[in-house]
Amino acid sequence: MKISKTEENYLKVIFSILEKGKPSASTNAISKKMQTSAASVTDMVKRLAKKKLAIHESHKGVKLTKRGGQIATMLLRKHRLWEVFLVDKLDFLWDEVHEMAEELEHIQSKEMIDRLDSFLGNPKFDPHGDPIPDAEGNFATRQQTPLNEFKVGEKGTVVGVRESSTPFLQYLDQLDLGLGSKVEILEKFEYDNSAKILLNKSKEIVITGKVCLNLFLQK
Amino acid sequence: MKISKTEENYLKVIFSILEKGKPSASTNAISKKMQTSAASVTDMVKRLAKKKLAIHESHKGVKLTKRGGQIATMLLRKHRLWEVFLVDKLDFLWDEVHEMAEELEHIQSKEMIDRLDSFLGNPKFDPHGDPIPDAEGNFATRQQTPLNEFKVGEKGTVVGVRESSTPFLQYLDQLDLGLGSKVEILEKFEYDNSAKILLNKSKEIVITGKVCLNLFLQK
DNA sequence: TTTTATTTTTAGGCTAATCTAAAAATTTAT
DNA sequence: ATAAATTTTTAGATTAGCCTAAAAATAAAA
Ligand SMILES: [Mn+2]
Ligand SMILES: [Mn+2]
Ligand SMILES: [Mn+2]
Ligand SMILES: [Mn+2]
Repeated sequence: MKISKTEENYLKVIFSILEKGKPSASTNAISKKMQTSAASVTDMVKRLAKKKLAIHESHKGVKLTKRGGQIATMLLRKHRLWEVFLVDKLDFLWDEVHEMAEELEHIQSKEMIDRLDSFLGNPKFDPHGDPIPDAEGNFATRQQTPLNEFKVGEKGTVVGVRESSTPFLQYLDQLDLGLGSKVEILEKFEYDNSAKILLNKSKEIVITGKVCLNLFLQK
Repeated sequence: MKISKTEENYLKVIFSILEKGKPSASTNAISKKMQTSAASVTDMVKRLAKKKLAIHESHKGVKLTKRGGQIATMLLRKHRLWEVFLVDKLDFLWDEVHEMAEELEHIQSKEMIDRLDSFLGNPKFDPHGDPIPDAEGNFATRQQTPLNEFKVGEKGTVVGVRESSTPFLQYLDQLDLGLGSKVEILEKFEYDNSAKILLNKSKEIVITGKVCLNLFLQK
């Protein structure tokens, strides 16, 4: 039984919703992420259920079966490895690779992706700091804290971004802020959650609360 | 106006038929290569014509417009560059890469393919000896002769294969015969077009007329 | 606890890409 | 030149994936 590209994209979206701790993914949440109507989602969710990739209880959202979760995980593996390839080997910037990886992830060949993995030196994280599952589906873990939870005086290194939309990444580029940047909290402004930070021991900048929320650091 | 993967595959097939000198591609020839019914071909050919990618005269076959030909050429460029990547970087064998390239060729990004090209060192030929069009669509040319046209005593180097089906390529692997192999014709047997050759100045083998027809050599 | 708002599902339709069977056109053979 | 064979097109259906509008179910508010 083969899985279409569309079905794969749905599996990934459902997986990403469940990953955030939700007990099940709602029709509306899926339709928002997939940019399709709620009716189309109901349609597709039924098809995924029929293929034993998802479990659907009417009006109660959808979960993934073990197999559905495995497929989603392998899609993330492929997506992230291709992103590493595009950045490390073809010199793309981290904000340019998402769309291409969105297509490349659907190429079917376990052997190819395992070889790509070793060609790239078995990276554990993608260009946005997201963990790359290994061939068995195990994610690397790492202790990381969103910048907004840091206190004044604390220091850390940027290791990931919560959101990797092009505008956000380009804004970070503008600030000269990326994975590996050293950050020290100089001041925190409670009334709007913005903060003044010392970047790479050299530049003082002010960043908004939204940016603080979207940056993951290692202490 | 965007072109579907299916439309792209049809364009490639039509291009490959026209490339062999035919003035137009017949419905049957296309249906054979596409593994679809003749009725489906008629359908698709009309759609390609409506999109100005092909010219269709009822019962008289189909040709490609300039734009149709350009798209087919870029597909060959992508297909062949990915094949080089798979063989040179991921260490696949020449008989293992076709199916993967068949999918990879549909990834849309001019920038990506141009960068891949330079990452690979701007190769002029793919792992089967087929020429790789450059970014402007120009094919490298090379004087090459099918082995069956060689006379006894003549020598040459294998530079390409007419057909790159897995069984044929694996058979060549078995014979220790690949791109770069040195060949000298020792005897030709007219009655079945087979020949005895000296391979790499060391091994005498007999090959059938079919094999002779499918090997291209440079004198 | 009704009423109202929101979410989800159903009903009915559309397009791309495919199929089989039958009709029409063209080519080949007699 | 007519008949037979082959090729191509048309007709009519099917499936995946999508849509809008309406109905049904659930959640929130009064
Ligand atoms: Mn995708
Ligand atoms: Mn990523
Ligand atoms: Mn293809
Ligand atoms: Mn090739």
